[in-house]
Amino acid sequence: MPDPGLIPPKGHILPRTFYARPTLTVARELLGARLVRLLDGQRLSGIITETEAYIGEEDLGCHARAGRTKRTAVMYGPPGHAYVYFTYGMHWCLNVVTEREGFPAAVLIRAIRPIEGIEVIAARRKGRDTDGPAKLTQALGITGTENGLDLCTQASGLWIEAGEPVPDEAVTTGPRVGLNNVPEPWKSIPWRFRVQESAWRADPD
DNA sequence: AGCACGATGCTCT
DNA sequence: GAGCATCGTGCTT
Repeated sequence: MPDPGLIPPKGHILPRTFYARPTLTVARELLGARLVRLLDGQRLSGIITETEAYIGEEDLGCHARAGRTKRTAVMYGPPGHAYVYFTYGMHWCLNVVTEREGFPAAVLIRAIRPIEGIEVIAARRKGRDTDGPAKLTQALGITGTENGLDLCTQASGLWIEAGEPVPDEAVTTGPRVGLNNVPEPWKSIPWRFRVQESAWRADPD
């Protein structure tokens, strides 16, 4: 088994300055980027094809609507870190913290298209897809252990690399998913970003 | 292809 | 105690 520290990143690791910007910008630009997970010394990765923005305590769809709690503490921290939360009694979801320290905001990664470690991902998913926030964390072995990790260093075993930009024509927006009891305008505000895979496909490697 | 439902336990009121 | 940023199954069209 190779020393994980000796495996060079294939692409450019997105720096903290990428995340330290408006959350909607980050959510849009994460489309087409490559989410990389080092698991048992092996690179697993996928192209990000769906994201959602959660922005501040005013956003009643955001976990930070209740203010700073044990769960939301990471969102109040510096940008470029992983916010991983547990939900529905069995699922983990991965977010990346955005904006500035002290302001709670994050982007939920909702779907990836597997690129590296296809066999491992297929086995972990029992052949099912990776087009859901809890599906991709299961595929990549991401749980509460990864909460708070710095995504700007390879040492975390979890990071995001720059990818091929996705043109606007291939991106659709819409309301965020699953906010059934959230009041307007937050319930319907179009902070969900999706790649139409029929309209765009990145060159894998 | 679409909808209804149960699983399962943490978080905050 | 209620609700949850979900998923997979099974049943209906």
